Amino acid sequence: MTWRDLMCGEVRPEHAGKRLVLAGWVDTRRDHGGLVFVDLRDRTGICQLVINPERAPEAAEAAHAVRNEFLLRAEGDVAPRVPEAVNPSLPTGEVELQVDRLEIVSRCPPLPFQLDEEGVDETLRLRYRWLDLRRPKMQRNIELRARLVSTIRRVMEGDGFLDIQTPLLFKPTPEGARDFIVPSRLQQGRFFALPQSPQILKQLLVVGGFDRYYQIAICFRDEDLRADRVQEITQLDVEMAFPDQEFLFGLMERMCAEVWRDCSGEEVETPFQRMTHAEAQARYGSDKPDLRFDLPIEDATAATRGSQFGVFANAACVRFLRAPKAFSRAELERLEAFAKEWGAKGLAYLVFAEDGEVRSPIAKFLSGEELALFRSEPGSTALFGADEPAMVARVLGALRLLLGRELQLVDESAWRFVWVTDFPMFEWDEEGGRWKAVHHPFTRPAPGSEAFIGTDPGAATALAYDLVVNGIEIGGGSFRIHEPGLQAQVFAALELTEGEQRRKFGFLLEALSMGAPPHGGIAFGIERMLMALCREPNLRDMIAFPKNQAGVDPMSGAPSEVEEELLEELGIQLRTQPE
RNA sequence: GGGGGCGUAGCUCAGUUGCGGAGAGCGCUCGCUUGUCAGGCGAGAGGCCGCCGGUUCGAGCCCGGCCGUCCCCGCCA
Repeated sequence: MTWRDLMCGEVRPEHAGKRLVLAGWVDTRRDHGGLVFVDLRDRTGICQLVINPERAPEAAEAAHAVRNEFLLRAEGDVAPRVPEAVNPSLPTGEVELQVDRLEIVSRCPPLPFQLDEEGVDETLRLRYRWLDLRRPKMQRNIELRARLVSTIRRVMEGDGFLDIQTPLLFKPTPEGARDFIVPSRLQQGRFFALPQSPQILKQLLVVGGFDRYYQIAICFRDEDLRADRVQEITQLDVEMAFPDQEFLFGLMERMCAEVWRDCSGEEVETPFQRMTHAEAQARYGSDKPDLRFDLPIEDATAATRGSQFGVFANAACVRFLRAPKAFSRAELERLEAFAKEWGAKGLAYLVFAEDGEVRSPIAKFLSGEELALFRSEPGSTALFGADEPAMVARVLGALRLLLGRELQLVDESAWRFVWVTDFPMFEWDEEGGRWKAVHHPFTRPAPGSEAFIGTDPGAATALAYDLVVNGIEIGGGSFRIHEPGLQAQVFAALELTEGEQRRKFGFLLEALSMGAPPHGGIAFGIERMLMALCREPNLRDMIAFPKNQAGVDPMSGAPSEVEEELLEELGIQLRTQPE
């Protein structure tokens, strides 16, 4: 006995007259009392079964008992449908299976939610993920994920990159995200950490002579979650010796182009646009600019130095957006409230009404030259940010995205890739009162920036880059430091004492001292790429079994308590009892 | 750690200013139906209105707390 000869979605007119066995889930049943129609579904699609009591009385009997999501095995003859009965919305719509034998393989109770309904509560979907995964959208996402990984492997291996696995039980990472830790039974009181990325290990692989490495690596970061952030992610991790930025960018562009072609059928243009981090911040208020719409931030700092409007004259930086709409008072109040949520003190504006009138409480303070600079076409509004440059970028960047969305400026069919380059090496950490690495502590300073490391860390630029598509950061990387002396300088700027350096990174510094080649690489978030490809805002839908925002798996209930004996073996005593 | 939204039938939701009993669509159950594909027609079952407390003669609705969940800020080299 065969379970099936063909997949449900594969039945075509050319099979007419053939005897076939199909197996699948009941998508819908239409019971006419006599004739029964069943849409049989599997991963590939749907095929209509016709059960006629005159042809197969036993099958008809069984068909009346069939319910949604029963698993059936049906044996019969493929027949062309009469012209009136053809369903053009199905690829299999010209044929149907005239059933002789119908077997109920597995039964199913009424479902906790309807598989054909959108907007079902996510907890419920995750609780019954095995049902949720049957939905066409999830089938597509998971298939797309497999195809994407397959394409990546093909491209990387085509260029001589070697797939090498690195351990999941490793060492805590100072700096960076919070680590997930794993207690060691054999070394009581000590802990492994799950890797936030294989960063150090991939550098050591290159030092070890594997000059082109890649891995589809699982990475763990114990931080709070978001729609586009989970604790357990998958990365394409890449590292190479003797890196050349043009080669690396070219390779990654080719990888993306192949992935997009294989996964969406669309051609993306290469090479990708490039933009410095400084320009991204100034013109788009973001390090991951969404270039699917224009609306750049314009600078007015120089023009407002002598302004009669004190807020402008005294601000370190004045910039503005020209929104293509003359906003009403109420709308401006809402925009101001939005700006304040992002840290602005207020939101100055000039409304250029359709009738040519300028409406603004600040217009009377502005000089002719200032007004001339801000002047925009009738039916628009200039919206100002005046503050420290970082705050202006933050506020206007957020406002730009809001306007892009609400005024429907976004070209929803576009793929706008952009490399963001020349990131700063360090940023000041207010909380910790010290400098922090923007990328990571192994990032190479740009030529000429080495001198700033000890003297003016904020001025040092890094050989670090991100790849952004449609405002989503999908990848990022850098060239690394291969000189132990330079690495020690960077650690010193991060205020790691020599003792800490030795204890935490001694093995890396030692490796760098033993003939380390120049090296560099990049990592891509697999789920982020899929999110972009699917144009879906929820990263969890790119994962077969994700956890919810609280880090809980509603299906299995993980994380769960462990037996007291296990804790004892590990030498662990709980300070807090689970609720 | 903080802010916001949501929580009413299995699912998605509606429930005006607090007093007439808690409703719709889908799903489910039963019956009828031989060309449907959102099948049709008829009948029916199904509710600690998230939980606890308060205000009130009276709470699904007002107030407070808690829980769950989603979104955002912080955080995420």
